[in-house]
Amino acid sequence: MATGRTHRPATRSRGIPEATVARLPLYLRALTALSERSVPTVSSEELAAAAGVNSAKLRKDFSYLGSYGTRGVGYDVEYLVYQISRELGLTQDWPVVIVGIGNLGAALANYGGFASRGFRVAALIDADPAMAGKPVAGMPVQHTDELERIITDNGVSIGVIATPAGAAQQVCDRLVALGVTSILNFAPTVLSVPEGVDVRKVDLSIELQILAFHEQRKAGEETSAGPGTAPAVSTPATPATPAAPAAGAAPAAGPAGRSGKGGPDGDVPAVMPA
Amino acid sequence: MATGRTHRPATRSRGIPEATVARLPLYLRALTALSERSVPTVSSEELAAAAGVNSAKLRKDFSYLGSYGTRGVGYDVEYLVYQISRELGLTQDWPVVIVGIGNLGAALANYGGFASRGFRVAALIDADPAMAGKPVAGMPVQHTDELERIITDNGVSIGVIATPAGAAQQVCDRLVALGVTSILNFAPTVLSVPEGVDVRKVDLSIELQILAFHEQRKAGEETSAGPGTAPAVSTPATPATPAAPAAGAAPAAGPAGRSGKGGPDGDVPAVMPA
DNA sequence: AACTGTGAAGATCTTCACAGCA
DNA sequence: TGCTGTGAAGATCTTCACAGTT
Repeated sequence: MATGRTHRPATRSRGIPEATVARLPLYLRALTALSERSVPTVSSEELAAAAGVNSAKLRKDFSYLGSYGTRGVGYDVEYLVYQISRELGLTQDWPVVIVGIGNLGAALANYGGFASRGFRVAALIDADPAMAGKPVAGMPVQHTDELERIITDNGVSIGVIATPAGAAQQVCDRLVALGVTSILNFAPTVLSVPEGVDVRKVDLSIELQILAFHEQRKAGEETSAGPGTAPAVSTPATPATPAAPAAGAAPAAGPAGRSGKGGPDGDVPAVMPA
Repeated sequence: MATGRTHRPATRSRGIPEATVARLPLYLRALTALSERSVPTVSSEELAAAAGVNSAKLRKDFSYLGSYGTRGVGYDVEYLVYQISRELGLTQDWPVVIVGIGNLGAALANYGGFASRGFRVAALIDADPAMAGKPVAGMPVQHTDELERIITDNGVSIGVIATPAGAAQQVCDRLVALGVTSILNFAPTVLSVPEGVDVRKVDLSIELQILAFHEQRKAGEETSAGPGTAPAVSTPATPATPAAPAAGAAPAAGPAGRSGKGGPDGDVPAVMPA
């Protein structure tokens, strides 16, 4: 789950569980697709299948919003689209700034799913003066110096950070100081923010690591059941119950082949021109 | 949480809870940073702060891996880095293919966090013949026709889909047919895969929608406590308990200003050149 | 004294299964 | 009959608080 809030832990706004909120956009997408095909109603079963969840969960989720279905029939597609949009706050306009216009920032700027959901990209910001004025997704990139004016003029409350890790906290601090209270962070860092500011993060590499974990399992199971294409899992000296993890206990071999490749980049996505 | 598995629901491989697995990469990153600063040991408190979680949770998480700490002292950084890497399967090499080399695909290809974590980008694939041969992140983009050869030759078991929504399922099916068993999906679609294949998804717009939900709440609370900069929340005819959601019950006004802007793109990220 | 490891309590989330309504 | 809405049971996750270890 490339995902996580930072403050406001158990608050559970207005009684809708977090887990439910996280699924509403899923339902909304599925419903929008149905709406475009002019389907008038759906059953919980059908909609659940389209959204990739199970139907009991979906019904329970909807029950937190109110009784918007009709027994024996299902849900009115248009009506539900509206109710969920409203619940998510998508019936209003959300100006957003994207800071850090590398490949990722550009991808975000071009992402069609934003405009169609009530999000309006108010500005693209980059610290590199050479980027200033360049058109990305049909709008000129602006320099960081413009940040204050842009945020104030547009009433921006949501910021997207797509800078390298090193710049993220600094950008975050500036955004917060200018009144931004929700941040979507793509940089691989933990941002610290004051109470009342929400941070969600999307981490490209974390998702892959979680996949690797499960993939490794599969390979293991497979091996114990029959060879197949199991990758060569080299298992160096693994103390089952290391009594004393003395300093330097890590095998000299260390994590296989780590140091190579990308220079001392470490965690920073080479996504933006500094 | 831009995140979700598809099959294998309650299996919980080898007893490590999913929630814990999802945090291991976080700890690993924090530990790597400490390691680079040559910090020899950390307490659960310090590490938890660096990873953005609470310390009891961290200790509990580590307890599933084994007793790798030293009471009264803390955890040996190098040792933990190794143990977590091993647990996540990062001590082996994971060749990965990225399909769909638009802005997003390019961003992923350039992402430094992969190479440094045992992931090796084996190939960049795009369906557009015009892309073939173009260098991205120092390697030539290859045409979809090469997929079979590439996957077989490299023993790829993890695929990344960064295509438009419309192409995603088809690409997914091909990957699965060629033996890929883990998929990281950036396209805004629900992929259906056979048993035994893991799918995780990252959805850029879902995260924003979740933020909007909370932002809306804040604005609401704020208004009831004192005006401030609350955005104009227009609340059109909202039946508190709609007795009969008859077809067409959706307000004529509908979700405010949806249709405009991006043409009939709908959900598709304008990220790839078809 | 300092800090880990972990039972147990509590919170949240999921799933079941069926009452109730159209 | 068909499908929603929901109590209740079950599963999972988080947090507390303290025993155990160095």
